Amino acid sequence: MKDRSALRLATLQEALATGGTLHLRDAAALCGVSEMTIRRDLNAHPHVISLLGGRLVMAHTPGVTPVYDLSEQQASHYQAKSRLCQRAQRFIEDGDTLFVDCGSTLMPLMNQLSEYRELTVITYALNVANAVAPLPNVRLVLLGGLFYAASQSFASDSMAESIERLGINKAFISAAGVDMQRGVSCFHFHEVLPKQAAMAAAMQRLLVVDASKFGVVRPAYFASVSEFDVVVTDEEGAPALLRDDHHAVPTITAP
Amino acid sequence: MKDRSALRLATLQEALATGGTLHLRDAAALCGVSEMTIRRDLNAHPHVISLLGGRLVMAHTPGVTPVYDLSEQQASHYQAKSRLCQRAQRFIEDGDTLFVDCGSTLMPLMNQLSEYRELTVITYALNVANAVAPLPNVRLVLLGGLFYAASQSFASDSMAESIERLGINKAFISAAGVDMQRGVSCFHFHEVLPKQAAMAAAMQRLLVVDASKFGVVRPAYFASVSEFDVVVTDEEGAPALLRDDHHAVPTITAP
DNA sequence: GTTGTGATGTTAAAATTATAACATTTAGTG
DNA sequence: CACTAAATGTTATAATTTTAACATCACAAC
Repeated sequence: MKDRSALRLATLQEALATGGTLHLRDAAALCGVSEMTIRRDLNAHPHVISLLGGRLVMAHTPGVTPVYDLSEQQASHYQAKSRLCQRAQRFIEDGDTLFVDCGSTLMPLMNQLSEYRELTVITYALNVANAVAPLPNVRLVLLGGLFYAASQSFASDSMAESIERLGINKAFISAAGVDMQRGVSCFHFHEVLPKQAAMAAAMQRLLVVDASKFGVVRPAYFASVSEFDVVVTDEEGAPALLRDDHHAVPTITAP
Repeated sequence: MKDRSALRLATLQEALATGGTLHLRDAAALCGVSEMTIRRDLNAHPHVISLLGGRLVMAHTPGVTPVYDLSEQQASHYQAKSRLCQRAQRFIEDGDTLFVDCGSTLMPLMNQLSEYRELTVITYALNVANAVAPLPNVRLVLLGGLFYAASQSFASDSMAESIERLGINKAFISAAGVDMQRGVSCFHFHEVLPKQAAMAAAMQRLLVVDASKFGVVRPAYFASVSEFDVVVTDEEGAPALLRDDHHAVPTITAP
């Protein structure tokens, strides 16, 4: 009778497919068996679903019990981006209407928006939308279109036009490359028009990039550095890279 | 000293960036404070990191789906909806362009789309988009706008117009109420125009509802039963409820 | 039918986690 | 330096989850 167990596992996997959690008692009800049976099922297949404090969650890495691993943490640049976003956050005021660019750079910023009383976030990125959607204090406007998985963002012919009609207070733009001569660039061409439209529509333009992006050139240029009102970056040396003889862009680096 | 709290949050986020979990006591040690302080930190920012049975987990996997607790109403009807969707799936053919309505009814259907070679999914629902976004074989078009948390969907003035321009093969529509006399209804008025536009643009219209919706009336009517080409439902008695003297709507109930 | 075996259910005790109340420390201010 | 308020720590208690042991049920083989 191991069919039954497998069937229940499949049911639960499906229920958890959206990435949520499921209470053990609900899982038992869902499968029409006792909680103990669910426990035994999960114990037999620890790599599929894990049980944390009475709630079922999808096991992220097959074959590995979810445990904190210190070596893995170095691999991610999350802390650098998190610091960067703490600086960028200073520019956000209650009531603002923010345009938020796609990419992972600005994600930590989204996690800090619950502190405000009321905000509006406009974006064309799915990950940004997901981060903001649960927040009751944030009005979310997602610009839709065809989905591009590589950048987790949408593109459509009419997007630039839609953005122009919006009242944007501050535009938070990220980039994959920043070069004083060549300009600011990203990987995907479909991001160019939305970025440009947002910059045109916004009252304040902020470029948020970590220092590793300086001197780097990527396929799609979308602006020159001087078009930004503020550059938020993370290292002391970076401002020097930004300076040229013609323009002075206010740059924020201090913690 | 709310800086400290933010700093700890960032540290913990970094530790969890790889998607693992962290025991509360390790988190406390990592930050050099007591467990109680970590608890308070997390309580203040419930959307960043959640505490499940004494372990910290990222509230949402980076770039993927938000935490979505379907414990209450959703779990109870999930099995019914899953069966329902197995029937609805018969109407999907490789290469189809599908319009997928918002709500939880059609979610199980989304989890079965990986079987096909190539599909296009058009939707205005965030949960549908999230379910489909990871699938490499599905082209996703999300119709954006202002986000409504209650239905996890977007609304905009131009959405109906956008839908009309799309080539939709089959429209999968869900509803909160189906009444032979009064018609088919949903909770939220902003869903009416997208549903109607999709039905107008589609070559085939499928109404997918579990039997509990029959005889129920909700605030926003959007169609009459006879406008659908197929009704997919889950109980034997349901077809009788659908029948009247003037129209015969093909109804699918068999497993 | 009986019987055996594996799966499932139930119960009580042990371990763990959550909460609340109060004590203590720390940082900022006059 | 003293004072205040906020942040943090400590403790006891309540609630929940986990484990283990045993009871019961379902189904197949005889």
